[in-house]
Amino acid sequence: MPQSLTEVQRKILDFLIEERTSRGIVPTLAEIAEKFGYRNRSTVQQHLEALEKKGFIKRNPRLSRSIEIRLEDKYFIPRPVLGEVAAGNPLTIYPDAIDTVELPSVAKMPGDSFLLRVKGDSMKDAYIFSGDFVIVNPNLNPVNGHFVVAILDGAAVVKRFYKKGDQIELHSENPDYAPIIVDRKSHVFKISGVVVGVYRSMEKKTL
Amino acid sequence: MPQSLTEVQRKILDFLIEERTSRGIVPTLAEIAEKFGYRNRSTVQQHLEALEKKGFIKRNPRLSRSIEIRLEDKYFIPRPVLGEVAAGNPLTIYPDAIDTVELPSVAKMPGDSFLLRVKGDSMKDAYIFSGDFVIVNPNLNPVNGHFVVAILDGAAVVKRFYKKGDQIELHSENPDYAPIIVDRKSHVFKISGVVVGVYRSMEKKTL
DNA sequence: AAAATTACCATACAGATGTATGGTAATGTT
DNA sequence: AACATTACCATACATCTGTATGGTAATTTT
Repeated sequence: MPQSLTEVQRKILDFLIEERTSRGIVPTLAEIAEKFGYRNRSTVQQHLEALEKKGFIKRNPRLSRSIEIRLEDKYFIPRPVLGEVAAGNPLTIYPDAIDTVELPSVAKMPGDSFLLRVKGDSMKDAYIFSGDFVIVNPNLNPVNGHFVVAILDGAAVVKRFYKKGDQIELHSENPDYAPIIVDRKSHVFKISGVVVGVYRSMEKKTL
Repeated sequence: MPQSLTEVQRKILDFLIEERTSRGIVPTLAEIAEKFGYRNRSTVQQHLEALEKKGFIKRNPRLSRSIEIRLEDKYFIPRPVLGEVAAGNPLTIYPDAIDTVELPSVAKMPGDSFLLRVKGDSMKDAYIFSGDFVIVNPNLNPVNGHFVVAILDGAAVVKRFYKKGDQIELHSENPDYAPIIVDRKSHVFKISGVVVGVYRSMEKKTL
């Protein structure tokens, strides 16, 4: 039962996870202090004590960079979820990460990649099913035929990307849905990133 | 262009990856030395120098636990591949890890989990397709309905597991293949582990 | 109003850590 | 036969690292 974190504690925990994801190593107290502008390591020390008491991390006495992130005992790490995606009928997407939900830590990703849980069966012809997670890299330029996550009217959709001159076509796999055609410079839509992978957990469901 | 590693260097690199995967932190020189029975850290030091010169890792001067594993720049880490699996018609499986291939580091796994690349379409009814990777945890006890990897006559297959009394039934998803029924104590087969996830890379193929 | 919590600073210290340097032995290569 | 590579050991050292202890100030809870 994860207790609630204070603002500072959550930021430090996020930093730990981020560093471990992007650099592969957990920062030292000194590095955390530097990151947050603390003049002293003992400030960090006390935040870490709080995080440990609340069960989010485990510290190993006298070992450097030995902070273990406890959320991973279940093979999960918290990652920002931007919302759920439907391929056909857009669902609501939240403007910012609404919550830090436990999601599978899938593949090695750039620190700012994110996961989206797919809802609905409109991607089934692309072998992506309801409940699957798509891994989205926001730093790639989409190529024709790639699956992208697009924000349309504040809702996120997964579509196949095609650029034709000044127009961008977003195709569904399911032929029941007509392609969406928008101007490249349109402000009503935005490509959030390219789908680089799909992950499906089999641990619970029998399918 | 990764240069070849010596036996010891490869073992140390594997250890680095394993520790990072299972503990979340890279070991110190002292820990590596202890693991391999070295009486001195400088032995490790020199192996790490070799690994760095060959481009497999990057060391950050004077920072503890700061070894970065360079293979991950491409979001890949080497993992032993035991072979390819077919769900219907068993393929050859290699008795030991035949190679250390660059495979996506998928999900957080126990250090001894492994990946198998699925071949053939006999699992398609379970939404697992040719080219997908199944993530296998060898330390779980299969429950009825779970997908398991079984070794039958030296070949690996992915099947759905059902225990009925003293018999174990291995069902294919594809009804064209008849279930395999074996005695629980049979020596001709062995359950290698439980499929805990499926990963599919989307980066290259347009599908 | 008193007490607890949160957020920060400073100083001190033992021991862990990476690194430098020099050496031995076995094996393979030219 | 000379050289290079691999694999290991030992000693030494600056400094990084986690930890202990004590203190101030602001905010929240009781």
